[in-house]
Amino acid sequence: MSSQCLSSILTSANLAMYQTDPLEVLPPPQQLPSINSLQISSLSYSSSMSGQWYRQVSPHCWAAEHVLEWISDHVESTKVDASTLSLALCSMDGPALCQMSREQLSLQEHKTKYELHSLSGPELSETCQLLDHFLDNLNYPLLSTIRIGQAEGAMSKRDLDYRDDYELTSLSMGPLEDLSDNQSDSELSSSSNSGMFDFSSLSSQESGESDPEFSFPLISKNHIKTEKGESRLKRPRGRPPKVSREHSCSIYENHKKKQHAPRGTHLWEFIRDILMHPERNQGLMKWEDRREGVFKFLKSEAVAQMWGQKKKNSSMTYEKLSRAMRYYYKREILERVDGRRLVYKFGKNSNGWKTEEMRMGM
DNA sequence: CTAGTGTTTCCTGTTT
DNA sequence: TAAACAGGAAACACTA
Repeated sequence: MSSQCLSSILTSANLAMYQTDPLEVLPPPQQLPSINSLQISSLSYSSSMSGQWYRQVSPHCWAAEHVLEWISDHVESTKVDASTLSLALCSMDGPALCQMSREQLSLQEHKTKYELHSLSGPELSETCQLLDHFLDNLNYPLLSTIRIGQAEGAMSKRDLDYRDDYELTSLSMGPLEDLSDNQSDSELSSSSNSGMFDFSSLSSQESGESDPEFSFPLISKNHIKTEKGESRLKRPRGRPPKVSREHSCSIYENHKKKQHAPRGTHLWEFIRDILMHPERNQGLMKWEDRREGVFKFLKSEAVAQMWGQKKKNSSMTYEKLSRAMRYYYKREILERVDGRRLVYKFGKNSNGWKTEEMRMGM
């Protein structure tokens, strides 16, 4: 995934999706890059996202967390390398953001890159921790999506392969590399982290031309026919392997390597804690039968997002969370509740959800 | 270093 | 028809 400088993100056409955007108060740039296919796909993705409540408010009135969420949404929707973003932006409020020119935004980013590269190991680590702490303290639904750059940086060749195929099938891809089989991971890795976004690569897309040599998708042995007669890639079963991060430049990677999952943070404990603390529940889950330990997901995707936030995984879904829940049946941490959707029951190997009265047998 | 654990990711097929 | 459920397979992060 190519890195883009912040200014290019902010000035690109995908901003049109925002009802309210600080850049609307800025003068139009001399030359705008055209929207590319990935931006189109991310636009549709972002448009479907809910919870971008800051859009309802004038940017001049945004607090720092509004600005951060706005940045986070851009990071997510444009797949920018989050390491290229300025930490100073994270503490900027709406009025300050509106006062910045495009040039300043661009310079700010260059400055950030220089600052990060000149930091010593401990300083960098501390900076990451501060940012992490700040992000962790933001309340749901403000997700810490600024880390998406790391996830995208770690995206494997296969991920790109299939993702492009799924999301961009009907779009003209322009000079996108053929990722089928002949490019090594290291090549991909280095090219995907080559720094600034290359606008020249968009030239043929702007004019609607597409080099036939790079036409996409390619029909190969890995393609299968769908019911509708379309051809798509057949993805191998199982979790796709991650690409080596040797060449990645994300500032968050050092941090993640030494990040150990603390004990007591298992999924079932997370679920239990939501149920046990109504003040944190916000209608996400409820007890169906308190005494029997039967509970129900009321906002399944929201719970999944919270779980993902806790695990620093912005792509968590209820589908994935529920798979992990189903593994608990065998371990008797959960018991099956047949015929009732979104309903689970704590099993004999779970603990901590019973009240004092229940433990006393009352 | 290795094996094990607890997910996470993706899939196909089934049920509601 | 969509959402949820079921469970196989494989990968990953981390622990012991």
